[in-house]
Order: sequence, then C-alpha cells, then structure tokens
Amino acid sequence: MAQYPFSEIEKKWQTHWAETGLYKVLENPQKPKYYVLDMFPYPSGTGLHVGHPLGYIASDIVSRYKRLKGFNVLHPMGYDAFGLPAEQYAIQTSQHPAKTTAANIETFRRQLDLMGFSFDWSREVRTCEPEYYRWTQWIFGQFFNHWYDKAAEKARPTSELERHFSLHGNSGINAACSEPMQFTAAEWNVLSPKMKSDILNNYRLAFIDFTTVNWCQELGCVLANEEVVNHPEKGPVSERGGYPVVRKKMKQWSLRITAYADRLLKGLDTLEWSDSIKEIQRNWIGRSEGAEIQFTVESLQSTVGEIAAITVFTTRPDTLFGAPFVVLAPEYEGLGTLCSDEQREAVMTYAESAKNRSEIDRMADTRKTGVFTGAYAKHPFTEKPIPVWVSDYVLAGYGTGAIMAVPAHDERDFEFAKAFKLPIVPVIKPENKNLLEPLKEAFSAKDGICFNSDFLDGLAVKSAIQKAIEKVENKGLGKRKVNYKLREAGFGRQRYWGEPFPIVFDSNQIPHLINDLPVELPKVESYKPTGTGESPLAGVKEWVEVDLEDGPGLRETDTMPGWAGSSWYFLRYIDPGNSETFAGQTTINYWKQVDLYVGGSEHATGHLLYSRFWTKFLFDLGYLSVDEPFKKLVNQGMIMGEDGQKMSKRWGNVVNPDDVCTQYGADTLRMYEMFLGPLTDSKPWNTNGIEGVSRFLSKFWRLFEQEELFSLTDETPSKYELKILHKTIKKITGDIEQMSFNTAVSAFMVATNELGALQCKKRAVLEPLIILIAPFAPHIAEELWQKGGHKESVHLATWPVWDEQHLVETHFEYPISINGKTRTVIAFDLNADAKEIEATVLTDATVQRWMEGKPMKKFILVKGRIINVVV
RNA sequence: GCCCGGGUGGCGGAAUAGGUAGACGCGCAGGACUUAAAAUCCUGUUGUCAGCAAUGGCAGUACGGGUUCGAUUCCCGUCCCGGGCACCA
Repeated sequence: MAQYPFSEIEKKWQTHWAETGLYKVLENPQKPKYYVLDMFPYPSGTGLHVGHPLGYIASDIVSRYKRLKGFNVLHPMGYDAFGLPAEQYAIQTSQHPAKTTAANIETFRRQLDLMGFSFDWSREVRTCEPEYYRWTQWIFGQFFNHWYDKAAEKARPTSELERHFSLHGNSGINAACSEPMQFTAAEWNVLSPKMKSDILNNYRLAFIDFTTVNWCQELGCVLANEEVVNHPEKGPVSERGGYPVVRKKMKQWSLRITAYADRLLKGLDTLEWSDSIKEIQRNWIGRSEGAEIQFTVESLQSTVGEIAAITVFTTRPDTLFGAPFVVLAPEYEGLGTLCSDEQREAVMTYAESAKNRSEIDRMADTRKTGVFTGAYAKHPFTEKPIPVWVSDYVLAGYGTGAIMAVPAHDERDFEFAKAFKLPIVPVIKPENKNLLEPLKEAFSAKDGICFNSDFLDGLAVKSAIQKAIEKVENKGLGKRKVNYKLREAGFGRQRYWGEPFPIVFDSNQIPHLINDLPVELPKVESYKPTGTGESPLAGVKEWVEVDLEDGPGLRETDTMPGWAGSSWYFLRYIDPGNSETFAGQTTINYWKQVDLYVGGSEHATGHLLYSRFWTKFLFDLGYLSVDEPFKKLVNQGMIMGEDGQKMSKRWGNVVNPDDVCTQYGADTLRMYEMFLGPLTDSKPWNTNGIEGVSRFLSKFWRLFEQEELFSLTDETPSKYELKILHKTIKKITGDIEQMSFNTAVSAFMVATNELGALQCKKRAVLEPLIILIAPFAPHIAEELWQKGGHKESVHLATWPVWDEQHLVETHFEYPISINGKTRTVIAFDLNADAKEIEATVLTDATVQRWMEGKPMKKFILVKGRIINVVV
C-alpha cells in the first residue's frame, strides 16, 4: 500500500469534529486560558495559495498543543471584509461588493476547512456585517467624545472638557491638540455653537483635519504616497493609469494617535515581539528629545507686518553657537509677511513650486535649493542678526517647520551652506584633536567637545545639551521639547465599501454623533468614484439628507479606512454575539489579551500600531484590563514559488493547497509546511520535498500495522523503546514551546525510523506518540487513536510528560582530541573517575601515536562532552 | 546613507551557557524484492589526496585577523544577500 487512506479519514473527521463542536470554547474559570490568534485574511477573489496557511498551521499546532496541556484555548477566525479591492472588483463586474465578498469568503472557508484547523467557527466575525461594524462605529464615537489629558496620561470625556472651559477657559488643561490656543471662560461662554464645535475639534481624539493629500482627478480619489510615482515629464502621476496627481488640501477625519506616541513607544518594551518589528515601530514613532528655541525676527523691511519670532526645534542645542542662519519650510505659516518686499516675489514663487512638488520628488532630490527671505533673526545668545532662508529640505510637518542651521555639524545644513556660500561655523571638535578647516563634511558625531561656544566651552556634547537647555529655559528663550515623527492617522476614505461614519452635520456644519447604531451602508446604484472628491455615498440623496431636531442635516459621506475594522477584531472574538456592547466585561476579563499572535510583518506600522492605539484608548475608558493587545507576536516568513520568486499568478508559480490536499492530504500539507524551515524564514516551495513528508506519514501509519492490519500489543516496552519515546516527548514539547516546528517534524521522523526498525507495536510506546503528533497531523492521529479503541477524541487527551529517568545515560563515547583535533573515540562510564579516564586515554594506542612521544601539557575532560589532550 | 536580520553540502535546512559540523528530508548513485513497473526496503553521498579495499591524511560553516586546550558559535575588520527607514533637524 502506497499511502494511508488520508482522503477518507480526513473528510470523516472534519465532518465529525464540526458536528460535535469539538473546538467550541467557552469561558472556564477552572482552566488557564490561552488566546491564539491569526491575522484574519482579506477575502480576495483569488483564494489561498500554500503560502497563506503557513501561519495558520503554526498557530493551529500551538492551539492544539495548549489544549492537550490543559489550557482553555480561544482560537478564532474571521474576515477583514471591507476594502478597496472588493470595491474595484465590484465596479468592474457591476456586482455589489457585498455579494462578491460573500462569495470570496465562501471559497476561503472551503479552503480553510480542508486543512483541518481547530478554529471555533461559532465566533467568526466579518468586518462588513452591520452587527460587527456597529461597534466599529461605536468606538469611533468614543474617540469623537474624548480628548487626551497629557497630565493624567489618559483619554477623558469631552463633556468634562466643556465644563472646564465654561468655568476656567482652557487654563489648567494640558491636552493633545492640533493648534495651541488660549482662552478664558468668559471668552468661551460667548462663542457661537459652531466656534465651540471648532475648538472642541481641536481637542477630540477623532477630529476633522485639513490635510494635504495626493489628489487624482482622473481616478477621482485620494492616493496614498506609495500609490504615486514620479514621471520624468509629467511629474507626479498615479501608479495605476499614470494620471496626474496634485497636492490638495482636503477635509479628512483623523485620529489623534500622536497623543499616544509615548505610550506606544514605552509599551514595546513589555512585548514579546521580534526586535525587527519593535525597531520598525520605534523608528516610525521617531521620538527625539531636544528644545524649542525662539529667534526674534529683527528686520523690519516688510511693509506687510512681521512675525515676532521664529521657533525652531533642535536636538542639538549644544551647537547653538554654530548657527549662522535659520531655514523655514516653504509651507511656513506667515512666510509672506516675514520676507522683505524685494524678496517677496522670489520667496513666494519658490514656496509655490516647492508645495506642488510631490513628497516623493522632494525626498528623492537631495540637491539643496532655497531662497533668502530678506529677513534677519536675532541669535538668542550672540544677539547678532542672522539671515532667514526658505528651503524645501525643511519639512513643514515636523517640529516647528523651522530650523536653526548648524552647517558644521549637520549633513543637510552643510550641503545647503555650501550651495549658497553661507558661513560654516564649527563649534564641536573631537577630543584631543582639532578640526581641519575648511571642513570637507559635517562633523555630526555626538562625542565631541564644545568650543567657540561661550558658556558651553569645554563641555562634552551630552552635558552641553543639558546645560544649553537649562540656559535657554532660564532666560525664557525656549523650552525642553520632545518631538515625534509619528503623524495623525488619516481616517477617511472617499469610498463606498467601508464603515459609514456615525456623523451628521447640521446646517451650521457642526458634526453630531449618531448614537442609534449601526448606521448602515445604503445600497447604491453606482460604486464609482464621483470625481468631485466625494465618496459615492454623496450621490445617495435619500440617505445623505436627514432631519435633525432643529433643521436639516447631512450625513458624513466618507467611509472609514480598511484598518478600522481590524483595529479591534481580536476583542469581538471574545464575545461575538453581544448586542449590548462590543464585548462583555466578564468575558474580557477572562480572555484579557491575545497570548500568541501570528501574522505577516508587513503590518508593522499599520495594523499592529493602530491595534495597540485602540487598545490603549479602550483601556483608558475602563473597558479593558490590559493596554496591549498582543503579548507575543510571531511573524511567519513567505513561501516562495519553486523558482524562488514570489508566488503569484503573474509568474505562474502558484501552488494551491486544495491540490496538495487532494494528492497528499491535509496532514502531509501541514507537516510539510512546517518541515520547510524555521517558521519566520522565507523559503521556496519544493514539490519533490513533499514526497518525503508524505512517505513519513505512511511510515508512521504502518508503525501501527502488522500484515496490513491495525495492531497494538500490551507488551512491556524495553528500556531502549522507552528511551526513544521519552526523548521524543522531550524534544517535541521543547520544540513546540520554541515554535521550532521544522525540528519537531524531523524528531517524529527519527522516532518513526527507530521504532520501525525495532518492529515495536507496543501500545505503551505508540499511544503517547499519537498524542504528540495530534497537533501536527490531527486527522491521522484521530484515526489511529480511534483504532486503538478510544471513544473520546485524541484532541481531548492529555499531553504526555517525559521522565528523565529513561533518558539517563550510563556511558558516553568520548571523542578524544589531541590539540583540538578529534583522533579517536573511547567509551567511559559517566561516573568514572577522572584520573582513571586520563590514565586509560593516555595509554590508548591511537592517542600515543598522535602524541608522538611529546609530553602532555594539559588534560581537559568535559563530562559527557569531550576529552582534549594538549601536548 | 542609517538601522535590523542573515551567509553552513547539489538543494531545504540541523547543531551555538564554545566541545565529534552537516541531524532530518529532497536530489543523485548503487543494490534487494518483482516477469516488469509502481510501492517498499537497504547502502553510499562536503571537497580533496593516498589506497584494490577496509581505511587514513589534509582542507572545510562568505572572506581576513584575534581570543581559547578547542570557534559555525565570542571579538575586530571586509564583502555579499534579505528586510525596514530615508532631508524627521
């Protein structure tokens, strides 16, 4: 018989498990809980290829293992069902995205079922279902109704904020907000409702922002930076279609994620995530400590009026005395009023062209351009006037949009100074060494000594930074400041297939939250972009226009982005049927957080950051007891095509798991994917290789057969058989704990080969082996278990424990090295006396030959490891 | 440019509190069973040199140094590959 009857038994058990609800899980305070989660898939039209289930197999093995170890395991699955591709497909085929999405989900489910996963499907979620997205909308509403109190380091209700404003204005409020502002209670109380609303918008965690976006007229929508490419002649164009893209300010809903920047950064230290993902998030958040320093504007050459002071941000206040000029971003607020009349035209022309250059273009081009504004700022310490320039190498969105240039110690400032022949003033030198002038490049090292710097002279950079900040603060010239690269998260899309906002604008343009949820997505005739920058929903008059208590209102017609639903889905699995709240308190307190999360690393700065953000927010509101969603994260690698290229239709190298299951069975597919190599590595698929695993499973099956009939005996196992069993239990247990599944599979092969050679058919040895392999190959294990006479599922059995006593060795074959080179092997009792061993070794013929009569210098004996004779 | 990973047979990969490098599988070669094939099983398989052979010598974990009785593992330098960030002051 070639292969064991996998197709028959796999189908049988899959049906049986589903019918008996084997993987259904409920809260059980008697058992420790374990929550294993996979990143839920986006149900594309192409279905799964063998690369997709890699992570699912790994997490399924852990889930099954943990159950056998006595844990109450939550292992759910669902679908990230809103999003652009579905909408695009709907437009092309004139079908409703709900319909195509449902069809795709069906395909996914069929494929997933083939592989024998132990998901609790009763907990399935789909982000596009009203019963799910009503809670996405509800969480959005919470963001809308809260602000971030920096003093308390938590989110608080805006109702409290309004009360405070009416009593004290905004004094005493330390909030995360878009624009700094100051007002008294008297001022607040006389404001119009619209103005109050605008001010609250400045504080809300979900707020309306006017941001510069990439607008593509032809496609009628906003594009992400990575969807815009630079055309040599046409300039910025859309990646798809090559249509022109312009930068345009548009109204966008945003989430104030920057309020949580510091906590998002600090929280990383508590997580068992890979260093690389943590590092990516750290870089993305981009915390830098420094100071904001004011430079008063000196020149009064402008006829329009002037800005009193320019505030710059620097991480190197120690280089203050090396700042011969100041540079502003082209978007700098009030640039036109700052510059001198003679320079105004040149400045504005430059600023305009810079603004229209795409981000990509500006970044790619590191040649320095710029214009002198005609204005001068007073250096805060030397009090000398220094020129103010404008250049697009200064980013408007970071810090204050203005810098003090220190060309001698900053690469970019150096390039700029060289390009415009501006002075380069060195103020930091290496210890015990002088700088060679003129400088060939900026000396940006942070281990130098200050000179030419007045009160900083002789100080090391580190202490000079502290001293400079103190001085700046004491003299009232600025303050210590921490800056983040992290930007607010744009939360609106001009698209149909997403969650509608629970927002209505009244006739004064004041946004009001709708509390009657869900706000359902209306059925529409056309999903096509409108071309006006509005979502297709804007065309559905009967939906958009609503009656409010005091007049007509208009619904928000943007929808939420793809990441909205995925930012909290792990919480819904905990209590998927709850119609009172997103998840009930007792269930949340039981399951707490995801213990193991398996998924791709491509979500490092998107989903994984947003989920942490939403979790911290809901934690602040008291709904969660932990403020990190995913305790341990493992990123599975990619499975490449046989040709070493990425698996895709384009290369024709896609392997479909359905085909593999048909030909070899799900158990073989599961074990082979694990056998390919370490889970986290990328590795190529190899069709020949799968034969080896298939052969192994057949061999494993035959281990239980005598003359092709199932046979287990009750004979007492030999010492050697017990040793094989217990060493395997130990190895498999350790490997699963370390998620080293490839070596676990090889350990099964070794055990099977060894027991096969012994013709061992003993129940006491083989039955524990069935439990060990059950997480990897659940079908074959269940069949053999049942054949062995068990009525209950093997997946409800108890994980075997190894006994060291069976692993104790009495002898060891010591490799004997002479001067570090292995020359022979001699066996000794492990309890043998060191002196005796030494004597025996030295009289050994081979040892003597290699010692060539030279005297022994040293005798090294590492018990159970090696013997080395040094001559 | 900067920051993370990583370079081990023909291939996927084992082995690092420093201790017999190449487990396991694929591929390849040879053999057994068979009328034959499939399936299964057995043997060999890092390179090189010596030998009819059993066997043995030497070299060998990207490259060059270092520490050590002993280095794939630790340290320094170089090269290459993968990933991330990229004018973030």
